[in-house]
Amino acid sequence: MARPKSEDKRDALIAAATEVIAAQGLSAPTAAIARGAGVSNGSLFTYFDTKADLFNQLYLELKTGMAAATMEGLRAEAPLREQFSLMWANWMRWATSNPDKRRALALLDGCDDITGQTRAASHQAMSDVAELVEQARADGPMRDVPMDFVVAMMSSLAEATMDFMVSDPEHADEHRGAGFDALRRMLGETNQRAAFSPR
Amino acid sequence: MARPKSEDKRDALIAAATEVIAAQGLSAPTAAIARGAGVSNGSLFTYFDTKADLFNQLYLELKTGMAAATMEGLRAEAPLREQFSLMWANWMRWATSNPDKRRALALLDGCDDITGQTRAASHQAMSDVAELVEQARADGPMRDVPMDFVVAMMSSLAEATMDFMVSDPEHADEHRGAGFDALRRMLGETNQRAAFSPR
Amino acid sequence: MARPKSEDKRDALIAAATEVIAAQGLSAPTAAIARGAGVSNGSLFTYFDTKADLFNQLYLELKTGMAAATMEGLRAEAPLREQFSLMWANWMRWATSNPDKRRALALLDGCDDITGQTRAASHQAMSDVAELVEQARADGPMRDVPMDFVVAMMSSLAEATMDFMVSDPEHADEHRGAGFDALRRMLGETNQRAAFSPR
Amino acid sequence: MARPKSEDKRDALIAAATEVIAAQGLSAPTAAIARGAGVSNGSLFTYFDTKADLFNQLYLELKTGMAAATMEGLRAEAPLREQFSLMWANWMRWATSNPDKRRALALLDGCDDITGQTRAASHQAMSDVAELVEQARADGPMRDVPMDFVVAMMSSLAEATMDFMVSDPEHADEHRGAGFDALRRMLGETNQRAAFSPR
DNA sequence: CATGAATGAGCGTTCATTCAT
DNA sequence: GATGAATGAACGCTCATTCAT
Repeated sequence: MARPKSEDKRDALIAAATEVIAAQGLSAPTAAIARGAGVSNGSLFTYFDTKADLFNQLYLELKTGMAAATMEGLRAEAPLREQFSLMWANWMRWATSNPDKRRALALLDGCDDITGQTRAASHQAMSDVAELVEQARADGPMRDVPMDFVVAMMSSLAEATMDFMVSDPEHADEHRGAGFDALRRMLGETNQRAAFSPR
Repeated sequence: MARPKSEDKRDALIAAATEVIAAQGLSAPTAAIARGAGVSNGSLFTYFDTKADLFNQLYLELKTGMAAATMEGLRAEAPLREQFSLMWANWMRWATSNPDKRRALALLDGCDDITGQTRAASHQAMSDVAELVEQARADGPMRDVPMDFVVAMMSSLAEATMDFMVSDPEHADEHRGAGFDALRRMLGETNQRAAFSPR
Repeated sequence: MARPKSEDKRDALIAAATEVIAAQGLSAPTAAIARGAGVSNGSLFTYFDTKADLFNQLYLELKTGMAAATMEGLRAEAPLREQFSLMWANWMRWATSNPDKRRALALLDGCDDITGQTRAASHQAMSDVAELVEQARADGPMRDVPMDFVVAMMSSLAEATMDFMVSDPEHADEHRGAGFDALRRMLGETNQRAAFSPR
Repeated sequence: MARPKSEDKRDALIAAATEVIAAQGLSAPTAAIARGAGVSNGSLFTYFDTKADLFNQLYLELKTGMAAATMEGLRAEAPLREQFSLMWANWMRWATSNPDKRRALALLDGCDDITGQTRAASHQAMSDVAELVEQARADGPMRDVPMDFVVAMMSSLAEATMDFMVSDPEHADEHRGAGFDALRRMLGETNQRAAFSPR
């Protein structure tokens, strides 16, 4: 059971779960997910012990995927400002390109089935992002605010920005920029200023 | 006119729904809500046509209550900065004093049963808050960002702040302050600075 | 309770029951019937102890009304053949003019709630009709068949005829005639022949 | 292919439905039917999508079975009169031997859940019977009456006859005969007479 | 007596999970 | 391991009937 026969089937189930949950909500029947994956309803339970188990694995996978997409292409040597900006762009792109994943993730986030353990692991997945934020707020006005709180605020601004980018795609770029500027202001513009006037 | 529909009973149902939903989620049985209100399961449906109807009415009531609590005691003549600060304090107090209402509201917000109409009405309920924000960002850096977006960002920061105040009550005051400062910075500190150095 | 206050209300309930049952079947809510009568749902039960009681009274009333309409204008002195023919015409007219009553009656007929007593009384209501048939079959081939059976057969032919008159109104007259002729043939044409060639 | 859907179980459900409906009417709980078939209530819905679906399939099956029983042992080469007489005997035997089926069929017939499609198919099932009637009325007095009407009349006489055979079993044979004679008279005795006096 | 809110048993259907094949 | 039939608890909602007003 540690390594079920077909990794493919597991992935198909995860993918189908994303779609179906995005479309029908968390109360979507497991049978619908199985069908979406081209698998019998019984088989779902050889890959996931429980619907809740599926939810937890899916949650973690989506969050990890999001984090990875967000950090994609970041070079540690690049100036902080550049890294930060790229991170935001990546994040927004992930959100707009993967509306199903985003919706499923949001639904799962507000769901009692998600274990503390899973939440902790998902937290872990965001550690690179957190580290970047850590640097960004380093000696700004939020220097004494708990990192988790800072990350939570940033995430919440990100979500709000995504919502507007999605609901008003004509001005998606402007919204992305407005969200980013708001974030920078919130964190304190020290690093930005530094970036602007190096010397 | 026979036994009239009792406002008390309706209120009891609304209150019970808040509690039960906070505790068990949106899939809580209507029978549990009725029991919580000390009423037969059938009676619930003389006050609400449908579970979804109950959800909509509850959502609106919670949101309206939240908005009212948030604006309580604000004097229009007072300096903007003072009003803004009091609003934030009110809001946070409502959230920490009414965790059930907050959780129920959050769950309902992500629920397909909530009508567009209901959402529109709930939007309306927040109009006073929005107006205050309108003034606060007036000639700051967000002056060209759509109001809805500004409000959404503020709300998202508020939610994040509430989460930390609740989960770490020892430092609730500091979190509240940190959230408020972050908000001010995001909106641009023009008005604050003005308030500080009137000279 | 023997004489409820308003005979009008009772009649309104009976009329509404006919309509509603014709439209929705026997499972129609009593509340719908009350509403149709412009009366509160509770009031229905001051006029009828029970839904089954309403059904019984309605059944009897419909059957009695049908029988009366069927015998309307028959002169006992008129030739049997003429009476018989008029009866048939009356019966068919009643059916085509009162489709709701007919449908309600049919539904009630196949319903377990109708008491043996009620059925006996309704039988009684048809006694005039039965008597006419009694004469018609007097010395024909059915002279030894139990009257009830003869009446039942006639009624069943009548129902079949009504069905076709209603479903194919363009040829209603022909269907009525065909049904009548079939009935006469079944009963034996002695009396008719006698009527035709008296001498 | 996993446990295949068992024909036995389906048949048990159909049989149980017949019994239960005959006993309790169409409002019989699906759970009662399932119990009668020795099956869980949920299982009923793997064999029938809906209570209405069960009703439709049952209706068709009963009607088809009745038609088959009615035509059983008829030899097309035999004289019409003999065929006709055997058909009637078969039909009456089916009715008296299967009172539950008959009652269930009657209830279903007056039920809105039965589709037009189902009715059409059930019509089809009676086509052999209809054909026989077609010949019987061929050049008699009903030669110009629509076949459906003729069949409907015959069926209605059959039902009346069955009622009396069942309710007065002591004279079942006489009733059967009386019904048959009535039918022959209705159709016109030409063919019979021809059969009697071939010369 | 009229009204309509209150009651609670009851029903059709769904669905996570199990297990025979 | 894969399949999908089997299971039965659970749920939203209805409705005949009662009873407070």
